[in-house]
Amino acid sequence: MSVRRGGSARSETDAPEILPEQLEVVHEPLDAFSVDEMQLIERLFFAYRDFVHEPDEILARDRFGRSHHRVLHFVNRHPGMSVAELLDILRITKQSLAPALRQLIDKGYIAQEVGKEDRRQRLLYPTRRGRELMLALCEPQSRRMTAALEMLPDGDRETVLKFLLAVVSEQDRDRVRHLTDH
Amino acid sequence: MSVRRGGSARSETDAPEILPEQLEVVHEPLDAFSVDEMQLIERLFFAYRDFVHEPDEILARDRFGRSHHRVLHFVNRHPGMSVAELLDILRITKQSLAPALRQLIDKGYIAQEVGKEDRRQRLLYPTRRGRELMLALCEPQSRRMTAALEMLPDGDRETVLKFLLAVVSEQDRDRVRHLTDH
DNA sequence: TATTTAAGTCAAGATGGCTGACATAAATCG
DNA sequence: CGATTTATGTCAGCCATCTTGACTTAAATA
Repeated sequence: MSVRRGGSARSETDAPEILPEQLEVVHEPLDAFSVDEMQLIERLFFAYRDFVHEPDEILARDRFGRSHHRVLHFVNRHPGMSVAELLDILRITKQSLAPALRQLIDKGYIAQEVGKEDRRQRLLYPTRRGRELMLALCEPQSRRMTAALEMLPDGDRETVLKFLLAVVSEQDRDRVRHLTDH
Repeated sequence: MSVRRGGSARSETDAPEILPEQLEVVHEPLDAFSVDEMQLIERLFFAYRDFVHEPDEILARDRFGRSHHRVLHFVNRHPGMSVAELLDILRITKQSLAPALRQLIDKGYIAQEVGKEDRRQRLLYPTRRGRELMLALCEPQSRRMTAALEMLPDGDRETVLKFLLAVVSEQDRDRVRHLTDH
């Protein structure tokens, strides 16, 4: 029943043999896990997708992407961060960070200062321009959150905050709580 | 106070002139928006980051990425979807979808059937193998959600579901509600 | 002085998006 | 019927973001 159409063909037998039984077509929708959990999984996916959409559009004006957003966000929230600390929060390699950081610095959104105690460190600060862009990026997300909370009864803010923190892996939870508390 | 170190230099004066005032370094942390909203924004970021981490590791075993995950997810949840419907949900172009879909088909995780009413359509179904992978990918996410809910009082599940739906853009909300309901 | 650490860079590769152009087969319109 | 539109698939080229590995510089430290 499998079909192929269009241009040229490709190898169908690449990898280790698969039992024919495994290739049987399944017509039933998945409902192994409880509907509750599935709903949560999918709604988190869609919520996050829309949550980052407006910032993405603003960033595109400077030909920036989500990587620039993350850097700008944490540098604004924690001015004076060292590069190592930033890498640790973002969980990327310094080679991945380099292009985004370079561009943010070259375009005047972020500035570096030599560390006072440790002169090897390059402490990261937003410029006024960087702070303004941060505010512009936060505005739609903040508006979205406010609107979402307004659709719920009072006191539910605390529930949502606790839930999101509980979704974070246990070993990161204290760290995230601390980062998002002040 | 700006510093550069390492290899070669680069152009610093690319784009339209920037007022010197805009380049002033800001040392104060951002606190323009309410702490509440900021907390929600950041916790959603960290929650999502950890939420996708375990599936990513499982997918890497087949050299698959998050794009494969999304395809596999929706095909499993809505077997018999046309390619056009899938593109619409994922909000990507067919050229972007093509490689992931091709690999999933070639490796026997997804099968296509010719549409009965419209024979141009290629309806997408998981194979048994594809269903099994989907279950493996859902397991850690489902576990994470269950654990998160267990840390909250009864009845908060509904609150969280409503909140996540409210974060979705208004024009998509009915669609998402419908997609995540059954 | 020798080693380690913080940061920056270069190179090569994988992935996952994009646009534009074109091919094929089936449906539909006139 | 023939012409057009639609659903799908492909190719080519581009760009962004991430990876690993190797190397440099400057500063701290043993």
